[in-house]
Amino acid sequence: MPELPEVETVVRGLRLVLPGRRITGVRLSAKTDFIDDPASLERELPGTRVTGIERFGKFMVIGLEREGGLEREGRGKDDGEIALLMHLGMTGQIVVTPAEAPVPPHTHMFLALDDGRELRYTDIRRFGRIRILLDGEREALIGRLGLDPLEMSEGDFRETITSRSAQIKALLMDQRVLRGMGNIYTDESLWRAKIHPRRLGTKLSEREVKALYKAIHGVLTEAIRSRGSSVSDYVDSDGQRGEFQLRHRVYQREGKKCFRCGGVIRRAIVAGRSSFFCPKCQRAPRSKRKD
DNA sequence: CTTACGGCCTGGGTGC
DNA sequence: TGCACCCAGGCCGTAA
Repeated sequence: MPELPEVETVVRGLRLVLPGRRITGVRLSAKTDFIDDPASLERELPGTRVTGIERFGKFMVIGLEREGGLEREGRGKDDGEIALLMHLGMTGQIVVTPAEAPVPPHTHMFLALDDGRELRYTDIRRFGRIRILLDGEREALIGRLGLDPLEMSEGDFRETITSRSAQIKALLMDQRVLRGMGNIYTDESLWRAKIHPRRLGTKLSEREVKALYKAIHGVLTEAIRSRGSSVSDYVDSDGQRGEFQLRHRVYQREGKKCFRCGGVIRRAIVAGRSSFFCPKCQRAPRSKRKD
């Protein structure tokens, strides 16, 4: 479910309610195989106060400070700052709700807050990730990620893309190249830029790269404005669905008419993922198979 | 280093 | 109704 616009929407929702709140308790379900070191959550989180929430691609980082941060001895560098890293995977949901509200199935983490509410993490498939970040680990994480698609310059984008020989679809979804793009927004951006998903990064023309840069920026900002795409089960931190799925031009439109040229949208596996495109206005590269 | 691919996990939809 | 099969917005580890 969640790509950059969905995660941004969740983060904005959390920023309205979490900063200043204190975590008073932690409860985990029996299935914590997707959590790195579950015991560290129970050890580190209680008693901390939320300082802010940041997003890096599809990762959320909740900043936390420990009250009277000097209490822990023998840790010279410890200034009381830690962070909670969360990734929603395919089916993760974060909701802040009254503690007495009914608990949906597959809810695996409950953070009790000092205002009587709970931050809950629900994830059917458990492809998400949760872990504590200590000093330096946050920089290490960011260092492994590529450019932020909304902050990169056109020059940086061109340099990054045209120096790679992989298929453009794979490049856009590779979090070490760009951070935040997933299957939906990649297909939508490629359609806008009239570029076939199987084209190779090195073979894109100057004007195609420029069109793609603009397409990505447009798709992502519009999707954020619509509070993300709810294709199946995405909801924001208030449990609300997004609306950008109403504006999809190719995603899940196999067999329907292209909004631009009237061609028939096709579906094919590219870079291991289901990919939607218009074979008429997104010309396939030669060689390989044609479509 | 880069690129390609299978696997992880559960549920919903489809076709027989 | 039951059941096998395919599909799903993510990432990671492995192999070439």
